[in-house]
Amino acid sequence: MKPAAVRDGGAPARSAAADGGELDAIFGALSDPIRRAIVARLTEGECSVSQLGAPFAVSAPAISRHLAVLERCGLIARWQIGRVHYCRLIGDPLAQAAGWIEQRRAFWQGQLDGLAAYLDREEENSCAPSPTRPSR
Amino acid sequence: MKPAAVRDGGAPARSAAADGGELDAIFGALSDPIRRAIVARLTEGECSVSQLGAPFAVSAPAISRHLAVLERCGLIARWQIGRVHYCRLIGDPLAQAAGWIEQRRAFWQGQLDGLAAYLDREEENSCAPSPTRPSR
DNA sequence: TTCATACTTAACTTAACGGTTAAGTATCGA
DNA sequence: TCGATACTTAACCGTTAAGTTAAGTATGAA
Repeated sequence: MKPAAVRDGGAPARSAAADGGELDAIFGALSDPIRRAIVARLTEGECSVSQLGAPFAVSAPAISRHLAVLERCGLIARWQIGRVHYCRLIGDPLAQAAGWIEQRRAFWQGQLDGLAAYLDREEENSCAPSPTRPSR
Repeated sequence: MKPAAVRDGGAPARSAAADGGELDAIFGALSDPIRRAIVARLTEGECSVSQLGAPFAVSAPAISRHLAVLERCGLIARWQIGRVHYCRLIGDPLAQAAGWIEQRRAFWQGQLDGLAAYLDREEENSCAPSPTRPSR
């Protein structure tokens, strides 16, 4: 699983929180199931590229390019020891993505409260909402 | 054609871990800046389609299709009153996306601590022969 | 030197995406 | 009934994305 020492080798360039363009790339990267699985796996520790690709039924070049996508948006760092290439996860872009969603939390938090009430009475809803306020 | 069944309380499914396919669509939807802006705007309240599209320099059909993407992954609901079509945000998919990231938080939370230490040292990228040096 | 390993890059195919214009459907107002 | 308004759907186009196989690069070992 981890042939290399897990010891921290230092963080790479941390991305300064820049605007939307980065979020495009980060959310785009997370929209692929293979890349999400890779990210999930890397939360357990650094890993070689071949081990990273082993669970998936795609070719090595495909994995390599998924990693390039993840690297391009700052989600992972890659380095090489001998002929083995390793990856590690970088948390910052994940925090950025979570941050964007969290900033909208005020809304859906309230809505989830509404959902609780909704589940409470288990009402059936009508099909005709009102103009500016369908129903609550 | 599609009545777009207005679910006004919020989304139904509480079986949180609806699998990857949905996350593909949700993250994919959020990877576009116009769609993110639409979502952001809808956190302030429901809105007509034309008002929703007004800030963007794209045609109405383009907006309509962005809304279709958001609707398909459950992020919004649409309904019609007279000739005006309205949208409202549904929090559940946002919570789902945030939930996926949060489940990885244990990792990057720890790493941000490491980042602090890193910023502390902030020296040149070390000729340290550490086996896990993320440089090229 | 020579071969095997571990990846990446190149070239290509196919499918999806985002935009457009044009046409269609419904509703409102005169 | 006729026309304007508010959108959606259809058809098309150029770009991007994901997959493939084949070739290239670099390292380790024989």
